[in-house]
Amino acid sequence: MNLQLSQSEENYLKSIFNLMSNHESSQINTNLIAKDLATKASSVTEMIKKLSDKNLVDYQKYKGSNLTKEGRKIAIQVIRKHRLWETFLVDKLNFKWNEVHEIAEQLEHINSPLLTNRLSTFLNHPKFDPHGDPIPDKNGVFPKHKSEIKLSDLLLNQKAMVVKIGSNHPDLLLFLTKNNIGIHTQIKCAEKNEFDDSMTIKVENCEAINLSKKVIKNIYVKVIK
Amino acid sequence: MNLQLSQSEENYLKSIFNLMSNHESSQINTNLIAKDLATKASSVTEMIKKLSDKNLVDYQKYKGSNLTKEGRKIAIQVIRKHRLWETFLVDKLNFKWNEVHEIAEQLEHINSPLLTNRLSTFLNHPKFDPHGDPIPDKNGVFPKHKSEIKLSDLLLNQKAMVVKIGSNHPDLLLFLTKNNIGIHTQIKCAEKNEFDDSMTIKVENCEAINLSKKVIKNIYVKVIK
DNA sequence: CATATTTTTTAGGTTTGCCGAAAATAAAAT
DNA sequence: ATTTTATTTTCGGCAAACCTAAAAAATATG
Repeated sequence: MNLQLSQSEENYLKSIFNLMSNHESSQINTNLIAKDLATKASSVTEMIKKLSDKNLVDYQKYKGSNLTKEGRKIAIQVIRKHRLWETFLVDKLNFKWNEVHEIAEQLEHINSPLLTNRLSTFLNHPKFDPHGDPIPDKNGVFPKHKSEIKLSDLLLNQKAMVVKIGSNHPDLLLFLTKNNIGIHTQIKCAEKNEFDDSMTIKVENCEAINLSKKVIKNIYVKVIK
Repeated sequence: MNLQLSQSEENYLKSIFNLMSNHESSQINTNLIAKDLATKASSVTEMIKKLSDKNLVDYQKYKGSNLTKEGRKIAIQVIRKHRLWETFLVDKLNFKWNEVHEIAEQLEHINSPLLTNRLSTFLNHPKFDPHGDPIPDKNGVFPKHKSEIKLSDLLLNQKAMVVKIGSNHPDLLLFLTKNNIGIHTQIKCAEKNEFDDSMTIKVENCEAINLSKKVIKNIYVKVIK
C-alpha cells in the first residue's frame, strides 16, 4: 500500500509522532496538534478523520488520536528525511544549526526513497543530526544514545558531553551558540540551585553560565569520567 | 516586491519561459501551455489571469501570453534551482542524467535563496547542467556555451546542436519552426556549397533542407561528438 | 449530582487549482 | 464574405485545506 500523501498530511503524522514521544500518553489531544501545527482544532478534526479513513491514525471521536503502525512508519520516514537534510545543510553547505530547520521543513517532503538513501550514503549514514537527534535508518529503526541522561540529572562537579537538544527553537539555539554550547561540547556542573532548579555550568575557556530550568529541560548529556 | 508563489504558479512561469525559448514567437498560446503542463485550457486561462494580475505575465484575451520582466526573473530562478539540483544529483549522489528530472521538478520549488547560493558554491558554480543546459547565475544571467560557433563554421558531416538564434525576425523564426529547427535541435552538415555559401543540413527524421547564407548567419551551434 | 467550563466536533464559508460543457472569438476554408 | 473549424474563455462544480461560530460531549467544580 504505497499511497502518496500531501505535505499537510505528512505534517500531521509527524506532529502526532513528536507529541507522542514527548507526552508518553497513549492518545494525543486535538488541541495539542492544533497548537503544534499552528492551526485550529476544527481543521485538525477534519484532517484526523481523513487520516483515520486511510488507516494511518487511530481515532475515536472525543478520545484523541494515535498513529497506526503504518502511520508511524510514514512519520518516521519524514523525520528521517528532515534530519538527513539538516545534516547535509550543516555538514556540506556550512549552515549553522539554528538556520536549518525551516529549510528542512520543506525538504522533508521531497518524495524519492532513492534520493533519501543516496543522501544518507553521501553523508556516510549519519546516526545523529546537528541537534543530536537520532536519524532513523531506512527501516525506521532509531539509533540509541547509550548513556544519554537529562542535564538536570547531572550531579555536582560531574563532567558531561552535550549529545542532544530537545527543541529546535531558534532562540534557544542562538542562546546556546552564544554561550559556546553545542553538540559534543564538554561541560561541568559547577552549581545546582534547588530553589529555582537552575544550574551553573562551566565550559572550557568560558565564563561560568547559569542555565534556567527551561533551558536545562532541553539539554541531554552523556556523563564522561 | 517579494511575493511568494505556489508551486503551480512557478510551473506556469517556467513553462511559458521554456515555450518562449523553443518557439521564438512573441506570444504563447493557451493550448500550448495546457499541453506542456498536462492540464486543460480552461485551467490555463484562469491561472494566466491570476499571474497577469500579479504583473508576472503580459496577457490579452485571445492573444496569448508572455512573461513580464518580473515573471521572467522568477522563471529563471526556478530554472536555476532545477539545474543546480540536477547537477547535485548527478555529481554528488551518482544519479544518471536520465533519472534526475522528476526529483529536480520537486526540488526546484524549495524556497531559500541562501540554500540555492550555497548549493551553487558547493558545486563550484557549475555553468551547465548534466544535459548541457546553461545554469543562470543568481542575477539571472545565463552563461555562454564556450564552444558556441557560427553554423557557417561547421564542417562537412559534423554534428551540432543549435544553441542560439541571432535574430528575432518573425519570418526567420517561422521558417526555422516550419523546418523543425529550434533551440537544442541536433543537426548535421550534409553539404556545403561554396558558390553561394549555402548549406544543406539534416535534422533527425526530417527531409534535408538547404539553408541560405542569410539564414546560416543567424544560427549558432555547438559541435557534438 | 447538577452546573459551569473546557474540549471537540459539526456546519457553513473561503481560497486555490483543477475539470467539463457551453459560449465567444479568431482563423481557415469555401 | 460567409461558413466551418479551431481556439479560447466563461461558467458552474469539485476537492483539499483552511477558517469562524455554534452545537455537542467530556471534564471540572460547587
